[in-house]
Amino acid sequence: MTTERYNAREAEPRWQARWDERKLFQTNEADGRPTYYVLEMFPYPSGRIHMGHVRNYAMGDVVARYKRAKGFDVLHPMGWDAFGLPAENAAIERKVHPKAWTYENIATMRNQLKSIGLSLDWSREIATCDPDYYAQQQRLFLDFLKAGLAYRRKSKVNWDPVDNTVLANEQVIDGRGWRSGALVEQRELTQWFLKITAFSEELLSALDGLPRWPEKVRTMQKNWIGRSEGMLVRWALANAHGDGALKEVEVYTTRPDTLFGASFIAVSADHPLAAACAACDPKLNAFVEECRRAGTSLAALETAEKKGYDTGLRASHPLDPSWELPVYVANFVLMDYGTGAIFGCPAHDQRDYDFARAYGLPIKPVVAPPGADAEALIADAAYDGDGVLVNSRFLDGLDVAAAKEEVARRLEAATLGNRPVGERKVNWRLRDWGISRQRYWGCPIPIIHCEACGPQPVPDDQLPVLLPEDVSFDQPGNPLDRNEAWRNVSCPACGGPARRETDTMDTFVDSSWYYARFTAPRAATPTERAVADRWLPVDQYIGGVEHAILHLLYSRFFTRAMKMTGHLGIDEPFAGLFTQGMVVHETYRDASGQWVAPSEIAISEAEGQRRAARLSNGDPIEIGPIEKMSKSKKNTVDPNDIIETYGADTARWFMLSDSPPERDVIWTEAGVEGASRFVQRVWRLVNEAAERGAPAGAAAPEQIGAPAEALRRTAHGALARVGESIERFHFNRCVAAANELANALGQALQAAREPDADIRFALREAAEILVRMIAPFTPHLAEECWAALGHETLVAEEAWPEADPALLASDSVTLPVQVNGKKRDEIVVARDADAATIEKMVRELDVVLKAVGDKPIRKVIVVPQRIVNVVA
RNA sequence: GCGGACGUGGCGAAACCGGUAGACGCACGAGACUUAAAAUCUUGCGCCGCAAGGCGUGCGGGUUCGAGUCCCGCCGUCCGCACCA
Repeated sequence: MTTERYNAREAEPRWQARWDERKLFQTNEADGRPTYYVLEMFPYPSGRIHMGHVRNYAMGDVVARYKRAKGFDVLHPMGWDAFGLPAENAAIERKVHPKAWTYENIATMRNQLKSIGLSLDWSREIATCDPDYYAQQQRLFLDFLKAGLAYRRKSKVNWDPVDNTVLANEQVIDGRGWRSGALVEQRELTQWFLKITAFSEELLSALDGLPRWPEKVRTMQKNWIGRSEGMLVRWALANAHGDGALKEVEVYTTRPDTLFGASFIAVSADHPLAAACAACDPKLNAFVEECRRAGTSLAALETAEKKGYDTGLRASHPLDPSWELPVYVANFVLMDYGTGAIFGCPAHDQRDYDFARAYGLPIKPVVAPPGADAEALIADAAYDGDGVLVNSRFLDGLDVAAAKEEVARRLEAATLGNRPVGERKVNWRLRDWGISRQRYWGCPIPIIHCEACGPQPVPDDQLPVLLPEDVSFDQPGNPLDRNEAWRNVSCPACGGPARRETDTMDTFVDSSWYYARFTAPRAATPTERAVADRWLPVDQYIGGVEHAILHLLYSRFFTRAMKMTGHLGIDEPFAGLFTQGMVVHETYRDASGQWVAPSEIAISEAEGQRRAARLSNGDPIEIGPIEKMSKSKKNTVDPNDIIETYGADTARWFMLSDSPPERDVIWTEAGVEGASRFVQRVWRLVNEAAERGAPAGAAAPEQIGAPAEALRRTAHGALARVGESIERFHFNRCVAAANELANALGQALQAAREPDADIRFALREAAEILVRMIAPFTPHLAEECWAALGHETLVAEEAWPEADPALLASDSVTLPVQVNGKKRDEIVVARDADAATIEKMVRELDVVLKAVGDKPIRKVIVVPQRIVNVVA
């Protein structure tokens, strides 16, 4: 008998059409099944999907298909993060309208995604640039505004000179724009902000209620939110300059216990005090300017020495007014954090220590480490650990915590002017989220500016504010600014002439609530509460770690803000989060150092050495390190090519094989070949089993011999492992289990030329189990095999089979026998054999007698069903 | 500098609560089928050793009858944050 090769190219579209016809993956009204919402981070429509998408969506699809088979009502939607800069760049470079460019890309990528055979509900597809979508986003913005969660203020912003737009703090990485990589400048602009800091405390504490999030992501968010407990402490200025308006300086500290170790005050170059002093001190002015220039660059931050300038001001110590300390402007003090002013305690803070060393300031230790001499310790570095207070008058002998408490009590009681000198204060690193972007291709901020009435919300009946389509990109800047017809409107309050807000929203706003919109994608309000309540939170969210802070933090904020404004009933959007690793590939370069694509070369292996050569002319190519697939290094593989050559199932199978999903996976030609071989092998085995095994639906024979029993055990064991492994996201172990079953089935087919009834039954059963357990991974192949096994139904509609518990546990177990911790032999005993029997058996084993020699056996440890250890 | 993760054959990896280290796959070797090749099938494959046996999960110590797994101290790789007072 010969079976034709499985033709994925022919079969895959056929099964996709079948699923479509039956609307299998569309989610409808509640029908009583428990719900399960699987979501993968939706893609930016860049033009083509890449292997990272295939991996991400393959994982989500396994979960979705598995949960559906387990009886859940599954929601598994897809959409497009469709606003953003590349569309405008395309408009500038290629004279295409951003809208046309975006929707063309979406069309291409939708087809590509469909060719992967994902079990998606396409009827819920949304693109964030659809007016339907952003209209609701504008409603949300206005609701947030009403609730006090959105506001406008002038602020220093991060300006990206390449993208010509403002960036949020989170979007500046090492002083550079997260997208453009350009050095970010500081500018003053009036901006719209979302009040994420209103939820600082909650966003932090709720992280502990997310056990199904990776620890790593929670830690990153904790650090980002950056809670610290400390005090605001006011210092009187002894010899204030000028009009005397600056009579005091307020510092923030988390170490009030070290106040007696203070040796200076330092303020940021952007601090009002610095500005006031600089006004009559040109040298200080020059220093301030220097600090500002150095401010943002990465190199400057890393190598910057502690520099300062003595303002000549003197501050009196809050616990001893007769003690005066110098006030410096210093380059290492951040205006953004705390009050922009600190007191320096060199003995217990490394930065202050460095500064004191540079400027000859006193270094007085006030905390003695346990059992050590404080004086000796601070010789070369600051000590910031716990200890006992010394040199600190009334604090001496207290530990750090007690001293903090004592200082806080005293400073709260003392007054300066009419206010307390000190105040306990929780400080946050998290800043409000600036969302104004000076770009065209984004969601318009629904505000009208009126000279007389100020900024006015666009009235509900005038929503949505649609993006005008007649725009040109022939000059720099925001085309909305130049679009008079769109821009000039009348004030909704007074009817007078007014202008539209021309800034659009940060695209992270778009992705902050799409998961909620998917639950009711065509609703005339942002959400439909009843429906949203039924589906949310997302049970399993899957995406890259690169969004650990930005997108996930914004989404957590949005969920709370939407709850506050009545659109949702939950706090946390994603109950489970999985961050998958990247797809990486070797890099190749030619003799001139130019990157060469994998498709342009051939690899050969001789004497253990891999060599690469250019296909066109045989030139030697250097094999470089394995790196993330990127266009710039040309080490990409196009999913389309793979699907055309091998089929989607092969690509999916390979993406989930070998590497654990959270780790990077290395794309190799050999790996794809391996996956393809598996697909073909399953097809052959199943066809052979269909022919030689029992017919569909045949009952189990009364007598089952040992070989048939063994095959059944393997099949049921593999099935149980696959289910368990999917639940735990160990897809690579599912692949291993499937391989084992395929091996066992292959061997059984080999062994039984003319099989008896029991073997025939086991062959069919094993083949059916194999097909059904790979169905979430290679769904098309599974359908084709299922049909070959004589079924009329679709595997995609079958329930997940239950492994027979009787076949998972056997009556006898093999126990390894160790002597002094080294394995010497094995014994087979009854599963429920008692320890005494086992011990007796073991004591008589030749290997044990030999290994023990003439030493007495001191002890025999029997761990039931696991191991025996003889101690001599 | 701070925080986190990781380190197992030639390679990707597995090993659930401390209980047979290396499942499964890739690569490679031998054989069968074939005029030949591909495909497929059988078989071998941690290291040293003819073997018996010994050694082996980055390194050094410890706890334990027993450690890849737990504890202490190093080394290395990757990631995140980075003057946050």
